[in-house]
Amino acid sequence: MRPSLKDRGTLTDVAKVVGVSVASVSYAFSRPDQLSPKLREKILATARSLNYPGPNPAARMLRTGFAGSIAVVYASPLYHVFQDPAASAFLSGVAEACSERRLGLLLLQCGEGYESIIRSAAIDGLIIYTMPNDAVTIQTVVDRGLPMVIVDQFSLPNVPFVGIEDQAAARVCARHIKALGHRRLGIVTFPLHADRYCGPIDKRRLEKACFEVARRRMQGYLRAIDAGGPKISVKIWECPRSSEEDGRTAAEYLLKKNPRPTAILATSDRLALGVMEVARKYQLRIPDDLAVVGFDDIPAARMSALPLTTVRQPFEEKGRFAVAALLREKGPLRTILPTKLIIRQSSDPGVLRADQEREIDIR
Amino acid sequence: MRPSLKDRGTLTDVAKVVGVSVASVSYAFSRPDQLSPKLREKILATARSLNYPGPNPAARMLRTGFAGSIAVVYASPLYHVFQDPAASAFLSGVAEACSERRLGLLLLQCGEGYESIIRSAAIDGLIIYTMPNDAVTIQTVVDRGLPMVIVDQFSLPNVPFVGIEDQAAARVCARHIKALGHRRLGIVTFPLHADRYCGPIDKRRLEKACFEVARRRMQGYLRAIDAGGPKISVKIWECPRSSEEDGRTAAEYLLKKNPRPTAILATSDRLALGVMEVARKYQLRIPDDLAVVGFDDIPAARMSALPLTTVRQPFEEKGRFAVAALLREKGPLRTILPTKLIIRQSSDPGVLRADQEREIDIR
DNA sequence: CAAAAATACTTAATGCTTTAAGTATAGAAG
DNA sequence: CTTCTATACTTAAAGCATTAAGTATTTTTG
Repeated sequence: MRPSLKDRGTLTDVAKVVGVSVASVSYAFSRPDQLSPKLREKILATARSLNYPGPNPAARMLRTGFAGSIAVVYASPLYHVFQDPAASAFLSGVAEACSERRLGLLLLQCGEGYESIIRSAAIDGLIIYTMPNDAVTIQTVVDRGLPMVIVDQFSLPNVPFVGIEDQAAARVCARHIKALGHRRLGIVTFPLHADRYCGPIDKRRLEKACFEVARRRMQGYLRAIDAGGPKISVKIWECPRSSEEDGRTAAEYLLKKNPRPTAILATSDRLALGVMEVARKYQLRIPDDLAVVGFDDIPAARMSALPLTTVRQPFEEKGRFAVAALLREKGPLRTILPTKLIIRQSSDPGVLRADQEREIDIR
Repeated sequence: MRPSLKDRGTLTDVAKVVGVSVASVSYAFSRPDQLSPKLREKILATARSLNYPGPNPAARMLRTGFAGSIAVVYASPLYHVFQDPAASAFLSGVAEACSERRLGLLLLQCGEGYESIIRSAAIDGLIIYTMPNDAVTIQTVVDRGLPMVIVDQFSLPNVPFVGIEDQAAARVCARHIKALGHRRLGIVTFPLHADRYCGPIDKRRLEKACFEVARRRMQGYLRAIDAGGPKISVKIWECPRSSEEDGRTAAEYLLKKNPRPTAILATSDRLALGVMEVARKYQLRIPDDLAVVGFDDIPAARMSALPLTTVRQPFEEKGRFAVAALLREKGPLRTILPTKLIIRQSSDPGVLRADQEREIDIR
C-alpha cells in the first residue's frame, strides 16, 4: 500500500493559493466561527480544487493529543468476536456508545506478536475485554499509559472495572442443580489458561488460572457444591475455547464416565448447547437423564429446541458502561451489573412448556 | 477524558537522560539493528524508568504516513454489525485478514453527523461495506483520498470492487420458485433507499434505489418473473432494515392479500425467517401453502425448525478479499465470488428431511 | 463623532518522531 | 603501517496542523 497519508498537499499549499494564513485555512476546516462565511467558502472551494483532503489526521492528532477512537482489546483471534454471541453483544453495546459520542471503534488483538500494533494504535483509551492475567501481555497495554477499563477478568488498582458477580452467579447455578437432587455433576469450562489445553484439570491448574472469569465461575460452582449437605461428585473438563464444538468434546468425555453425571454446568451457553447436542445423540432425556445449565443467556439459549437454563447478564449494557467508564464520565471505579438465573426446560422438570421460564435475581 | 496522548515525555527527554541523540532512542524502539545491544538496553531501561510510553503514535504516523489500521465503513448504526449474522460473517473475514497482517480494524459509521469522524480517522484505507449511493455521503469518504475498496453496493471507476452476482442469484431464486409452479409471488426486500420507508413500492422507487444490492436482487427477481412463460403476479414490500421483525411486518401485509401469494422471496435470510414465523402463526404449511426463499445462508437458515432455501455466499472470503484488494496485494479490479442456491424444505416439497439440501451453482 | 467593542484575520510557537546522510572509531585487509 | 570497511552513533531536516495572543478593521454605543 502506498504511503497513504503522504503526498496530498497541506494547509500551507491551500493558504498560499488563497492568499491567506495557514491559520485561516485551519479555521475554515475546524472552527468556522473564526472566519467570515465568505472567506471560509473560498478556502474550502480552493481546497477542493487542489484535491486537498482536509487536515492530516496524524498532524491534528499530534497537535491536539486527541485521536477520536477507542480500542477494544481481545485476547482470542479477532474474528472470534464476530462469531461469539456473547462477545458480539458486548461489542454491540460498545459500538452504540461509540457512535453516540462520535468515536471510532478500533478492534485490537492482543497476545504474542501483536504488541507492536497495540503500542502504535492511534487511540484515546482501551477497553480490555479479554486478556490473560499474565504480566507480559498486560505490560504492553499498561505501558501505553492510556486511560483504560477492564471488563470482566482481573482488576488492576485504580483501573475502572466493569463486570458481574461471576462467582455468585455460578454459585446460584450449582445450588439450583443441587436443590433438584443431583449428586453427580460435570463441569465444562472455557479456558483457565492461555495454553489451549483440552482435558480434565486438577486443583493446581484451577488455582493458577490466568483467565479470571473462568476461575471465578469455577469457584462459584465448587463452593456451592462443597457447602455442606449431601456429598456430590464432580468431574471437570477444560476447553480450549468456548464453542459448541468444544462443548461436544467435553460432553463426549463426561457422558462416558461411569457412573454418568446427572447434571452438567457449563461456563458458557455455547458450551452447554454443545453438551446438549451430544446428550441428544446418546438419547439422553433432558432434564430427566441429564440437566444442563449454561451461562450468558445468548439468544440461542432461549431458541434452542430444548431451552437452556442459564445466567442472564446484560452484555450491551456492559459495553455501554465500559465506554462511559473509559471516558470518566461518571460512576464508581467498580461497576457490577446485575444477573439473573433463568430457569428453563434444560434443568427443571417442573418447567413444562418450551416458552416457559422462571427468573431468579442473583444476590 | 484527559488529553491522553499528551504530557507523557518524549524521545528527547529519554535521550537527554541517557546522554545520546534522539535518533538513537528512536532506533532503540523501532530499528534495533542500528544500535549496539548494550546501548539499546540502556535506552529502553531508562525509558521504562521515566515512564516513557514509547514513540507517540501520532508523531510516528505523521512522519511515516502509515497508520497501521484500516476502516470498515458501515451505513447503519454500528451496533447492527454485531447483530446481523451476514455482516458479522463478513467482518469476521476482514478481522482475520487484519490480524494476519498486524493491522488494526476500525469500525466507522457513515452518514449524516458522522462526516467528521470519517475525515479524521487515523487509517490507511477504507472498506466501504454499506453506503447509500448518494453523492453527499460518498463524497466525504472519497475526499479522504485514501485507498478504498467497495464491497457489494455501487462501484466507482478505478476503485476495487468485491461482491457477488446479486442479480443472477436472485434470478435463480425466482426461477426456482417459478419452476415449482408458483404464480402469485410476494417479495420482501431490505432498504432500497435510506429513508427508513416501510411499505409497498412502485417502479420509480425501485429504479431510483440508492442501495444497489437491494436493487440488483430485486431486478433479478423481476426479470426472471417477467421472462416469458406463465403470467405471474407480484407484490413487493420494502423494509426499513433487515431483521426478523421486519420480515414479520412484511409477511403480515403480504399474507393478508387476497388471493394470498403462494411463495415469498426475501432479499435476506433474516427477513425470510421472519416471514416463516408469521406463516406458522397463521397455520400455513411450508412449503405447501407457502414457499419461502431467503438470501445469504446465515447459520440460522439451516438451523431453523423448517430449514430455509437460500443463496449461499462466502462472507468470510469476501472479507478477506476486501482486505487483500485494499492492500493492492493482488487480484483484478473486480472480484466476483461464487454463490449457490441451497434448496431446503422451505421451498421444495421434494426435500423431505430437515437435514437434506440440494446445491445448485449459480452461473 | 470619539471611544469601546466586536469581527476578521495573522503571527509564530509548538507537538514528537523518523531517517537519509554524515562522522568518528574500531577492526580487517593488504 | 596505511587504507578500506563495518559498526555505532549523531546531525538536522521534514512531516502538517492547532491555537493563544496580537493586529487591523469595522461596527456599535453613548
